[in-house]
Amino acid sequence: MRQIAHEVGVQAGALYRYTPDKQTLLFDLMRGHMDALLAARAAAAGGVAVFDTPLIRLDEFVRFHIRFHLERPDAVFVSYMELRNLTPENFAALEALRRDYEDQLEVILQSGVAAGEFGLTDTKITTLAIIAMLTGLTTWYREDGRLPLTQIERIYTGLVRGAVGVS
Amino acid sequence: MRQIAHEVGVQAGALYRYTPDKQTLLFDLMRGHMDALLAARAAAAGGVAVFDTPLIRLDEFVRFHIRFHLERPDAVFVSYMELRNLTPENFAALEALRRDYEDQLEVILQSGVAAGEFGLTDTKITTLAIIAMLTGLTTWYREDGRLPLTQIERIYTGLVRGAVGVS
DNA sequence: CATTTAACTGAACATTCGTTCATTTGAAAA
DNA sequence: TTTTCAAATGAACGAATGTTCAGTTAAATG
Repeated sequence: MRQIAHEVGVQAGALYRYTPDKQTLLFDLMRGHMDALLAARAAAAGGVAVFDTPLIRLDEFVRFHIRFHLERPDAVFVSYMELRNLTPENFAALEALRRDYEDQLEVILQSGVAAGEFGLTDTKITTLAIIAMLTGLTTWYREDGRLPLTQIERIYTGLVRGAVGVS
Repeated sequence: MRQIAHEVGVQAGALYRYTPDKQTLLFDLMRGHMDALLAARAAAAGGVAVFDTPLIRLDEFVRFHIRFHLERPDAVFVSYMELRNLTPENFAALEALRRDYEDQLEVILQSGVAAGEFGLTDTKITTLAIIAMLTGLTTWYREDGRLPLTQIERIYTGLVRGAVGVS
């Protein structure tokens, strides 16, 4: 708390005018991140996506996930590393939001399977595997790295297409 | 330290007969995990693997990674969540070991590409993506879950085959 | 038996932690 | 100008932290 206060240019005690305690501060931060994720996702998928093919929607999801996560590395880092420091209730609340997000990918996979365009065994596991693969990007991506972001997006969409057995 | 001592049935001070400090204890734990990973990998890949096709070696790597990580969830958890609490030197040492491991997968991918059996754009990124996908399994796998481990292994080998563009 | 030696205790240390609160500050309202 | 009031201070609290160490215990050694 003293460290946070210092970066904000204030004494530690002053923080308690804005949060009842440290746990709430952490939870609000993480829930804010998930809310932003779901809101951005809704905005991105809200347009004409319903009429697009499963493959187009899948590609769009991959690009969205990559962009969103790479744009806020700090929030992503906290949201993954501090999960264990949440109270059981707060953890459950966040897990529910995370599941909402995962479900959006799974729906795409299911529609792809239903349309006979994807060839995969299990939509639930494939969903989790894809998200883990995509989020892993945040641990090594550097802005001045070997490849530009557009190229990385192309590679990952290719990996995901292969994983879902697009024919 | 007091918590660790309690679980071992000893006073906190007694731990310092076995470790010079907390940082060293953490590092030894994590390095021990990586040493075990590399040793187990060497044992698994040491046999006839050299004569096998890239695809067979890839499948074997996937099964190995899954098995090894699911058998020691605590060590995996610590090794991923406590990286940020290592000194820069200790962190660098562990990163080197991790890279050794990653390289073993990348070699498989390279040989698959060279043999014309895999169709992928970038072996380095594909390596990291696959490992992130596989390791993500440890965050949700439960022994009494919906699917048996052998089935999960089959699904993941399928996902990886698709990702590397096996034809 | 006596002696050595290693393991462990338990208290203490200096910090650091999250949090509280009487007091001060300074701008807005009267 | 005086009053009001929210924002922030800074000191203090109790508890927890990693670590040290003189002293106790008990097994191994002579």
